[in-house]
Amino acid sequence: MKKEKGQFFKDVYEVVKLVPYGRVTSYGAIARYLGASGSARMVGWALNGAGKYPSVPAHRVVNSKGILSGRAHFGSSDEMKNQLEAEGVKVKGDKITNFAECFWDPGTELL
DNA sequence: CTTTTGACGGGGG
DNA sequence: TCCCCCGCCAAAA
Repeated sequence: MKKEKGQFFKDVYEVVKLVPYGRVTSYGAIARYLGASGSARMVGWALNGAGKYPSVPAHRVVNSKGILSGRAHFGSSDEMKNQLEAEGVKVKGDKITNFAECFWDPGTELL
């Protein structure tokens, strides 16, 4: 059992993979769940490496405003939006219109 | 080793 | 309501 230096990254991936189909979560919610509340940036930075992990539905992670802030990191600008809409998430431009309906907080609902 | 970055969040103007 | 600034902390250069 060895401690890997990217432990934070790993934790983020695990939580993101727990996001149910048709649901989304925010960077801050994940950060808070990991005990890194306030360090939401770390979650975003961690997801920067999530592209190497196809099991990590990074497209289900948006900022607190329900905006697809990370869409630019996907293959295409519409990739993230496309996948969210495919799961029943209503996306208008770069924002989730039914954000409150599909929002999933790991520290609240997963608990 | 130091410095910059980075897909955020919240507060203030 | 929109725009700007600060704080958070780990990873990469």
